[in-house]
Amino acid sequence: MGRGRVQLKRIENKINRQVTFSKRRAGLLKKAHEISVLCDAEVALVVFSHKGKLFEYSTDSCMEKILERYERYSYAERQLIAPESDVNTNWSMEYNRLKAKIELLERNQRHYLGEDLQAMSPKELQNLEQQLDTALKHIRTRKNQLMYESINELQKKEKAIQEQNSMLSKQIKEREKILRAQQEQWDQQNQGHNMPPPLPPQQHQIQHPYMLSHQPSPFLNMGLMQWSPNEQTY
Amino acid sequence: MGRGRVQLKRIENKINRQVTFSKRRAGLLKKAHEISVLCDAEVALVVFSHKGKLFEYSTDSCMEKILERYERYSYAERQLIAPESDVNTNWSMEYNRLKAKIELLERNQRHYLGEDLQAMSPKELQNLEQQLDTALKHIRTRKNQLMYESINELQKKEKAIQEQNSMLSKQIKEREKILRAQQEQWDQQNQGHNMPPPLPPQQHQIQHPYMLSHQPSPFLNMGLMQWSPNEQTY
DNA sequence: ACCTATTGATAACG
DNA sequence: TCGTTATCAATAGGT
Repeated sequence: MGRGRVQLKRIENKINRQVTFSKRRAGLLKKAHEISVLCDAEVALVVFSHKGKLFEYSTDSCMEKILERYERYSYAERQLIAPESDVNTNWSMEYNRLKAKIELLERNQRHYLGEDLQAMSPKELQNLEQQLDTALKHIRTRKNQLMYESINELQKKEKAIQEQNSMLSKQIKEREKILRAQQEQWDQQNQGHNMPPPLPPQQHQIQHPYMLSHQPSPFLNMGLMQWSPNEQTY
Repeated sequence: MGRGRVQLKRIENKINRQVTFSKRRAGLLKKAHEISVLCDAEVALVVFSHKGKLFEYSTDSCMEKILERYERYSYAERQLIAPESDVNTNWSMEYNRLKAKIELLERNQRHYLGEDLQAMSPKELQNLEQQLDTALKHIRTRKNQLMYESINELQKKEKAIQEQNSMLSKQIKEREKILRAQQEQWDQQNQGHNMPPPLPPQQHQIQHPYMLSHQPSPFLNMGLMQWSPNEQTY
């Protein structure tokens, strides 16, 4: 209807599609209403635009009632589950499922922490022991890896600092040399004048630069940490 | 459309209404399909006739999917209208709470099993190691307790059985004595007759009664169980 | 949003 | 329910 036929395929032109959607949507809703009134039928119509906007029509504005009726009908017809008619049931089931899962996880956690062992069979205990033993090995491996990395880093820093220190020592010696030369010059130029002598060359306390700027290795914060040399690592 | 206008009111003539319903229903389904294809929209259409018969159309024949989407959408809309909506909000919050709890428990579980350690800090690793170490001690304590109980039980049984055995031995000796006495008596009474001699006294194989009735200690079923003598127990 | 030529839907009837 | 047809409604394309 209109000027020229329309192929029954998606309208590619965006504007055209949007316009046609508006017009036909109005027509569809109108016709839904008409058949509902004229023929005394119950109609439920749901339309989502391409962009996801919702339009709906339902006889007497009771969409839910009609959809429930539909679910009952289609359930009876096809013996399929009605996923949205009984949301509460599903949620309740899901809730119970989650609760059960949490209970299980918490029980396991207690076992992993060595609690509530009374009810466990010897075989279960044995399995648990082996699991934890393996886990402990992994954890100690990881810990050692981190420690080795830390040590390597510290050694690098130490080396860099020592280089810096020796450089600084050299600079200081140079300066002292210069100072002494100046002192001698001063002494010669000011013989007989009662001027205060220059300060004696200071004994420079070479401060370790790392001590000023270093951020401590995380392992220094571990408090009760023990190296536990009798623990094997793999 | 058609010969003469139609008032928008229920068609009282039954036949007419039925005919109109058939025609308009077809038209409505067709138009629903058209807008769905032309405009790339999702359409769900449900029509119940006056007599209760169901007719439906849905884009891609996935009515349930569209109705679910509708429920979600209209749920969201209702939330906007009634933000303090009661049960659903609570359930949704509770659901999220449970989900979060499960996620945490599962993460912990992985750590207890020595997995996913990459993201842990040295301090966390240290804590984890100590927790598992303590747990392992508890578990081994419990295991040893069970084993000692098992051993005690076995020793008791052994003692009881030995007592039973010595009692049985005594009884057998008594019987042999009686048998020998009878034999002598028989020999004296039947001298000269060619009668088969009585069976020689049997060497009784004393079978351990426990071997007939005992149910093995659970520890005998543990397969790869090791006593791990270097593991400390507390 | 409005217009209008054109097509599509359908009321009445057989 | 089906076909026909006169009539009107819906709407495509343009403004």
